[in-house]
Amino acid sequence: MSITDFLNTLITFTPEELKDIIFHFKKESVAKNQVLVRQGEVCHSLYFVEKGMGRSYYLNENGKEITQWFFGVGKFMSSVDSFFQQTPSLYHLEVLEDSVLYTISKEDLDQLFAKYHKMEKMGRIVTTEMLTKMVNKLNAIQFQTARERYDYMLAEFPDIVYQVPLGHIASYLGMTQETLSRIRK
Amino acid sequence: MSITDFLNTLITFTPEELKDIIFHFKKESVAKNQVLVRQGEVCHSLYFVEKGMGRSYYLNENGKEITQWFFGVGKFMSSVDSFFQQTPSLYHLEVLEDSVLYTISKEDLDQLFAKYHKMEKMGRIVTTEMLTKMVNKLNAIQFQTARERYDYMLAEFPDIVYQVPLGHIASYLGMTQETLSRIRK
DNA sequence: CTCTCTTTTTGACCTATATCAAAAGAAAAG
DNA sequence: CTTTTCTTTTGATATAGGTCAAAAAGAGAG
Repeated sequence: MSITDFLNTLITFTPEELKDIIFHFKKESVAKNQVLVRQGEVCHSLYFVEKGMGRSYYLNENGKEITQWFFGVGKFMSSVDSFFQQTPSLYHLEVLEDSVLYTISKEDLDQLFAKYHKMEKMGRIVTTEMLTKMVNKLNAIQFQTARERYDYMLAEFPDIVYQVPLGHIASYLGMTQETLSRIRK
Repeated sequence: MSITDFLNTLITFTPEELKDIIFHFKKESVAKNQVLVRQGEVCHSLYFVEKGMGRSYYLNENGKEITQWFFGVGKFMSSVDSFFQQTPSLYHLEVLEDSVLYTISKEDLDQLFAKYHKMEKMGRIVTTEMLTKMVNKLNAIQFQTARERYDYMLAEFPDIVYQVPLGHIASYLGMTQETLSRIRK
């Protein structure tokens, strides 16, 4: 899904507006395993995933990678807290396979928010959606058994489940790889 | 904290704008334990808490109340998913002590969003903040021990911890009341 | 004060999932 | 192909926190 299609499905922009907005995004091809943001750095860009997928993760006290979120095709990817507050990122952001991204800087995005009321609205809607999904995950994690959490994963990220290493999914779901492996059978 | 103060700290509104915006909110006194929205109903209003506090919760399969969020003074309270998507609420919303709320309907709020770009921006900022907090809770719940989760609670809701029944907090933190009681010592 | 009702604490026992270790399977490299 | 490296599965054991039941402590109501 291209970013133009994405914007159009959310809000009705005029062709001129759309052209101006798209103009501020930079298309970028990124190779598998490339890290876009490191834990501790400020995240300066927002990425739209046209092709491929990514994830955010952090290293816990024992140095283990904990996946925090997956970003599939047609989604905005970023270290949300860091990007919007321009504070050091709690997460690494990496691409899990060869991907095509549309990138925009915080400054450019703020300019677009200020220039187009519609764009601000889009920002609000995208954030609200993300919030709703986060709440869903929270409920899954908090009160469901390991098996039920895996079912949640299948529902929320059907396209991702079978394409990433087991360990990534296990840590995302708050369980060990061994447990997930046993569940899968 | 009054809603005027709150709006002013986030965005610079002109006195006229502010007056118009406030005009759409209705001040309401609500008695302790009153339910504002029931699980399954569509949430039609957004509430700003001027005084008092509230919580959202749902009933799980065993009919046990699970607290999903606490809303303290100076926060917007609502069943977020239901309010913004106008879908049946997953949660009950109730007031935990005698409170003073400022209420606005979805239609009025949408009108304000459409009328004032600044208002739309405020909506985006408030939602982003909520999202960040949700992410924090998620991390606390997912990878911390019961004791650490309680510490998170103390940090996030210092004003609330000692004013609500233990069971509410325990379910919010994803543990039993017994466990929380043992931790508190 | 005394009684009733609600909330919190304590105790004994149990279970889902973690941990640790090693084997099996796949994928990449030579 | 053969070897090396990475990923997944399997097995044995440990533990944090759950469940159930009852005692203790608080809080209103009369």
